[in-house]
Amino acid sequence: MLSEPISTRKDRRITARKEQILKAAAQLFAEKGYHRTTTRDIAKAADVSEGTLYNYFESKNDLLFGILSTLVASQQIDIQQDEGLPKDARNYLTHILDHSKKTMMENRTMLQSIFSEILVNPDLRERFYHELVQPMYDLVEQHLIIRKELNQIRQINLSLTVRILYGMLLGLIMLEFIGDEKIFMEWDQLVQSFSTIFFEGVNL
Amino acid sequence: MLSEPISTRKDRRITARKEQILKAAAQLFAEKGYHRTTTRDIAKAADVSEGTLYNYFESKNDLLFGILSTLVASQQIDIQQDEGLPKDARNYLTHILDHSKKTMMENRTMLQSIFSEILVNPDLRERFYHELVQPMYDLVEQHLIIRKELNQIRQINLSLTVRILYGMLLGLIMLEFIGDEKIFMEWDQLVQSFSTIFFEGVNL
Amino acid sequence: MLSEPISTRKDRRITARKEQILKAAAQLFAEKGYHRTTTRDIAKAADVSEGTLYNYFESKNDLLFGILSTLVASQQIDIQQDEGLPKDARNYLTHILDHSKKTMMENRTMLQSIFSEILVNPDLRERFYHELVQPMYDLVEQHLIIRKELNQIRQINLSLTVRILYGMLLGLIMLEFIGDEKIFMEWDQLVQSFSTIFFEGVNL
Amino acid sequence: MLSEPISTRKDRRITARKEQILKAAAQLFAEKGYHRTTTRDIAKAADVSEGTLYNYFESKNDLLFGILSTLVASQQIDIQQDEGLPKDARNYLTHILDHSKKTMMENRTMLQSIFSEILVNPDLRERFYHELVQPMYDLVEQHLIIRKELNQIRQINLSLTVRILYGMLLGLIMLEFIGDEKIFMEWDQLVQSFSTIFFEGVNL
DNA sequence: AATGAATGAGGATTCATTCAT
DNA sequence: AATGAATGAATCCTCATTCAT
Repeated sequence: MLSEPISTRKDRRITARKEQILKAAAQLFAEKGYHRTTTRDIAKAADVSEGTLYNYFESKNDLLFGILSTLVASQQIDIQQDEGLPKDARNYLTHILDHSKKTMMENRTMLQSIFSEILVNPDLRERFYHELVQPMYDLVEQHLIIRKELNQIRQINLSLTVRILYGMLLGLIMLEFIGDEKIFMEWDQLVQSFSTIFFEGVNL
Repeated sequence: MLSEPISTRKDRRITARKEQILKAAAQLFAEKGYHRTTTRDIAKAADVSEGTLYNYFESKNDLLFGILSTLVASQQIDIQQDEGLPKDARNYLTHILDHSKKTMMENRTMLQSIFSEILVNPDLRERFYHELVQPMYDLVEQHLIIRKELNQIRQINLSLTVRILYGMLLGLIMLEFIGDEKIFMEWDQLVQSFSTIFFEGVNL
Repeated sequence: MLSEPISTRKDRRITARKEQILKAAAQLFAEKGYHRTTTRDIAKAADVSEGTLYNYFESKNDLLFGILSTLVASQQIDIQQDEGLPKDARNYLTHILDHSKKTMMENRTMLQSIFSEILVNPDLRERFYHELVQPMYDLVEQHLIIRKELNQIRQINLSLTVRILYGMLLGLIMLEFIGDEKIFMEWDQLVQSFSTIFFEGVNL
Repeated sequence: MLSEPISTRKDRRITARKEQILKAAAQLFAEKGYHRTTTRDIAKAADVSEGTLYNYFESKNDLLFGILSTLVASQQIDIQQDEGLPKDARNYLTHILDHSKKTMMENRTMLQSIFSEILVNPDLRERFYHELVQPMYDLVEQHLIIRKELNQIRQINLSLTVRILYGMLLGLIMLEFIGDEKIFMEWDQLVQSFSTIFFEGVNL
């Protein structure tokens, strides 16, 4: 058995190449934005020729979709692993916020590069909404439904609560991207503050 | 006194022209994004020639700053009018969220056009942060300090709470921009849900 | 009356510019062919910038259509002036062949530049056929019908005879373009030979 | 003797491969033109890899010459077989026109693919003229000389008459390529009309 | 002050050719 | 001999900016 099936090796090479290119693209998109990044920049950063880019991606725009797909795949893995989570609601919220932040930090450039185009690229926006936002809405709503059935939380509109939670997370990331260093620096305390508010309210 | 000083009339004409151009630019930036909008597009939409754009603004980039300035001015008026607000904390929160939403809807195109560039335009980002975000942080934090001194709210980190509040608002707007129609359609209920959570927590 | 209507002056300037560009393009297309000619070449030859080309023509392809349009216009003038021609059939044929050759020499580059693309550009081909070939078919057929009614020519299929005549002319030009110098050098004698054949046949 | 010399088998395989590639190239050149056809297109149509093309032909341009060579070879066979032709001049003309049309139909794609480049490719043009046109000129002129010596035809310039004949044929094919369907549909009648004109003239 | 034609640098994409496997 | 991924020069077209009128 001298070698594994050729197709597998080839597939792996293709996948590796794609990753190499996407990583370079995401880095640059995050730094300078999609439009200020040239295909030449990307090729240089990925250490391939411009022509090679087009052997792996149909167009510059396709790179964005490739980045989004990577994010989607990464989130799907997260969602699938979402079993055996803390039974305690507060621990669960803490866990999910920490994990989200961690994931986002790991995929920071990808996320930032997508955000920079999402408002002005209808196709990208739609895919982002349906493939990233809605699945997360659904996941969190399922959890809330269970908590509610367990009488752990009060009578509130769950689908709106989901939006409040996800919106807050998204907004905090945006603020961090915009330059608010405090958010990630004091993340642990922020999570504690938020948990307290979320479960007990600010009222004395 | 047949006429006011010429300079004033002239100034008014210049201001009107600038507004006319900025409005057209904001509309287009919001629709297609900064980079996909050409100066020719803007000139056509503003019903002037391309050359005229450059009599009023130094560059295309300068239009973005003009839009931001308009937003800043609008927020400053809001902040200055922030007197005699409901003494009741919950009413105040409701009021401020409603007002923010209303303002954002009014300035929707401006906001959206700025957002589309904010992550990739360092100068814009910095001005946005210092002239729009930080003043709002400060304003809300002042309010929270007062509430705290009045013993209306519990012992929490206020500057982080401010970020939570503002982040949530920003995130909800982003989600709406991205295509979540529920957020503005069920805004009143969302505000109620959030107020309940914020003051009383979800715990039973 | 200091000046003529502005529109006229402007129109003239636009027309002149278009001609200047088309002439340069035709020259280069004829020399090197459409595909081997770059927009940069054309701009340089026309002494304008590349950008200016696109102020006057939508695309490189549009230049071809512009050249064709010029040829069509030129032929239409010819057709309109086709009155009071020699009553004698042989004189008429001689006249029309000479005139065609003269016109073709004048428009040589335009013709050659169109020919170089006509077989591989369906739109161009169709316009060429309907706007140049068919009108000429019709014109010549009308003449033949009259000659036939006057009993000057024998009973033959006229629409095919038209094709024979036009085909021969086209073929001779092609041969000349391909490098047969004899055709234009001995044109007068060629016309005499052909007239003799056409009217009297080669049979003794 | 189990097998013929290896070199022969090899040669035959190489020749077959070349034909396979040339046929695919000719088809595509005829459809889309030389420049709009990519080597990738050709490789796909010939069911080989792009690299293999270059094992059999030096360059894309070389394919054109290969096609031309095939046409030349085909015409040489025709010319060599040009013995024992009808002694009657009119039958001979009819025969040669029919045969030419038949050959051209058989080699239609090759012919069309060459024509699409002939005006703009000096090397190709020259080879076409010397290897295809001139031999045909010479052949036909020889025939005319014999007819003349037999006093079958009148005193006309033979080398010009050859050009008239060949030009007409070429022109008719061009017109057919350009879209005149009548030419091939009514070919028999066209040949009859032309023969009548050529031998007897249109005069009554 | 207003115009809009002219500019030309810049950028996404294509494609003939090469060469390591 | 066959492959097809890699190459990078070449090209069409766009668009922010300028400036003569």
